[in-house]
Amino acid sequence: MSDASTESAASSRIAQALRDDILNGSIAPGQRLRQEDIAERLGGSRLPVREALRILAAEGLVQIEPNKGARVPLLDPGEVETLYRMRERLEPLALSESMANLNSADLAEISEIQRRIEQGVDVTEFLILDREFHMASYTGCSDEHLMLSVVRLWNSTQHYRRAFMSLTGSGRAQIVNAEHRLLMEALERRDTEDAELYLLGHIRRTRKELVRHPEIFSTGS
Amino acid sequence: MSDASTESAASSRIAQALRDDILNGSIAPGQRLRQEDIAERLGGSRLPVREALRILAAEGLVQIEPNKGARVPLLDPGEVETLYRMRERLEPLALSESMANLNSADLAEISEIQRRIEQGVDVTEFLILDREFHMASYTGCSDEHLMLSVVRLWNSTQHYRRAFMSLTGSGRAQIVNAEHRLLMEALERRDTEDAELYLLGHIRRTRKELVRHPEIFSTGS
DNA sequence: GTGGCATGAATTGGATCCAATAACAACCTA
DNA sequence: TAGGTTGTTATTGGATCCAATTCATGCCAC
Repeated sequence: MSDASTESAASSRIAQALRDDILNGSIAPGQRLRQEDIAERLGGSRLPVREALRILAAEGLVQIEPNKGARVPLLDPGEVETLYRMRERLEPLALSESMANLNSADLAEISEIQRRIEQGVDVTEFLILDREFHMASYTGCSDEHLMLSVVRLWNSTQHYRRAFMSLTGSGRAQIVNAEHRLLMEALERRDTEDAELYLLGHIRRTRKELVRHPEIFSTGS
Repeated sequence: MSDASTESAASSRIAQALRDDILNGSIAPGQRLRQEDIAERLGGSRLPVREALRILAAEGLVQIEPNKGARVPLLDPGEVETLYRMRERLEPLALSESMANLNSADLAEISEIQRRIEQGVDVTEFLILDREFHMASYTGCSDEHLMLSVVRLWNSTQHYRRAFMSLTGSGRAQIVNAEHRLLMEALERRDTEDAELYLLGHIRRTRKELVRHPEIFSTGS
């Protein structure tokens, strides 16, 4: 997302462009990604495009079938539910690994993000800020494997989060804000146990709400 | 491992060969993987090798640095500990998702694997059978994301499991067998709660033993 | 009219060649 | 003699061309 470094390579640049397009909804689940189209649209030949698709496949953003090309995964309700159950188990771990390393500046940053969430109500903006809020709480976690897994889970479910938000509007905003505030308070108290529990509850409630809205998964096109 | 299907493609074939070499220890952590060497050794040009390395990077078996090539990740004790903590959280979930779909034939298969474990004591054979035992208990879990994550965790820690086993011999075999038997009994009772708990304890105990042997992580070469 | 089959176009997979970047070594200078 | 610098070499990244596979269209037989 905010990986400012151009990474130098063209394949990384293409991967970043595709990643943005997928995460912000410009490319919908189920849509096929033809190598030549991407090469023409983003510049470069098909070769770096192929590498970019492999990179994105590693992040769970596309799936590659041999001789059939790449497409954005189209998930069913059961898959998304399982992804959320994985989040319920992994993110409290990431939070506990992070908490010991969070300084007051980090906590202030988290507070600032939450403050902005409680002001702006735009769906697109909320999706970005909510993600920033949680990721900020994990900044103290230095383990790359764990954080990569967490990012993968957020990436894979991003589209359905947006579909849910677009459907229900910001009706549940108060509940989310309350949960975030409880979490922040536990962070400031340095209470790992409470923080993990609040986070678990936050993700679990979201999962249950998602499951309650199967219309999110109807293929729009 | 037992992915019998040749997958047809050359990149998949090369990936499989490299995967085997890494998992069985022929290629050690920290070792660099030059594209041309691999291409020459396994046949084919450098291009499918590059794709194979991307595939393996997605599985956590190699890490790619831009313009610097690929190498097998060399983990420190803290990273392996976190990977085990991730296992402790994810594998009980995979088991619970699996249990409802396990039929008596699956249970018999698991029993048979455990029977063989209790006979053969060779380190190499144990590593294979132990992995088969746990994977067999997850066969009822149809979720690809979850299973891919579990496989990634096993892959990333495989080398250190082998180093640990080679170091300590099969002294702890009785404990492992007892844990496996408790797990099997819970599976047969269809007691998800107990099964998850036994599995958690099994992984957690292994983690603590690994952490107690930092000499595993000394770079041999 | 429908099902199966063959032929065509479209798309992905692979090989070879060329360019760019990074590691390495020898050299020059202080 | 030590440190920095520059030139060389080895290795990865990218572009173009060709082969193999897949999908769709249309044809023919029944």
